[in-house]
Amino acid sequence: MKKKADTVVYLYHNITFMETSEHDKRKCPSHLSTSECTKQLLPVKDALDILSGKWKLQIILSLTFGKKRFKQIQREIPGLTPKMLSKELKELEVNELASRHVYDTSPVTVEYELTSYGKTLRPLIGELHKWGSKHRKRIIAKSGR
Amino acid sequence: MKKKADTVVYLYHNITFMETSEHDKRKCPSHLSTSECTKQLLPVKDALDILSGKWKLQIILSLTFGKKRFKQIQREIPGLTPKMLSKELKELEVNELASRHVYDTSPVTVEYELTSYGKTLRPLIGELHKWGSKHRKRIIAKSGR
DNA sequence: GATACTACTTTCCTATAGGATACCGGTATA
DNA sequence: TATACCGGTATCCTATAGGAAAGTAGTATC
Repeated sequence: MKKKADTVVYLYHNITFMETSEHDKRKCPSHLSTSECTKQLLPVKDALDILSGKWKLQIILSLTFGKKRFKQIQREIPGLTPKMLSKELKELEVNELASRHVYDTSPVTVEYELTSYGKTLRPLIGELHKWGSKHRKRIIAKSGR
Repeated sequence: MKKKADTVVYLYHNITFMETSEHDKRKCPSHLSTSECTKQLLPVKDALDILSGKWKLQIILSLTFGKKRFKQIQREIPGLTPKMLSKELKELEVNELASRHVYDTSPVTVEYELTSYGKTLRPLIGELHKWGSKHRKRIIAKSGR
């Protein structure tokens, strides 16, 4: 029952929020409360949370080019402190976007790697890049030089 | 010269960062400095900035359903203070995502509307929603209902 | 024994985002 | 005259993000 309702809202959302038709002008329909409409934003916010923050994208980008060790990532990203790197890597791990491998060499070696799930972020980052590039051009053309 | 270099990096980025091939494992190539690689993240960050923040998505969603007046938006979004609404609407205006129309009725009427440019955000929000939904299911399934 | 490297953690501090509350000028309504 | 609505501002406060600097445990090198 609950599950079905969710699905309906989901589909509704996909239809109304994504299409460019004349549906644009209609109100949030009465059979959906404001909170139910807003609830549909939760997944969007989740995705944004994963990517926002000062260092997350750079770390993900760094791991895109292959396995990396802690210090290696830190060296690649100027200004990144070990505290922040540690925090962000933990978040990536919790979300299963990156994995951590410890090897008992001496001194110890720790490697971080994007998981295959982490790689599913690519189309999304691609879309962000696409829209962001257009927006950059637009804003720079307007207020720049 | 500058423009051409940008384009090259852009294409490179599209190829390397977006594909799922064996290119994954290679390093950030030597002909591109780290900073040049990182520079490619600027558009992505721009896009994230547009959408992140506590209220932006809800305001955009609200305007998706048609023109709205200031108080009307505020009433639709519980907890949103006039200060924050005012600030966010200004940002949307500056970025040309929303437009502001003043009518000299009495009392004065002010309407906000998504611009057609603002509507170009939809595919992007759609992608965020898509990835975010999958991620929600994954995380909820893992860490308990 | 001193120094250095790896992979972090801890503590303290600042800057920014956002919230609570009050207020403003203008108009209408009772 | 009092109250209420509109579309906001202004002021003050708190909470969180993030930075600087030092420290830690273990191992290796000089």
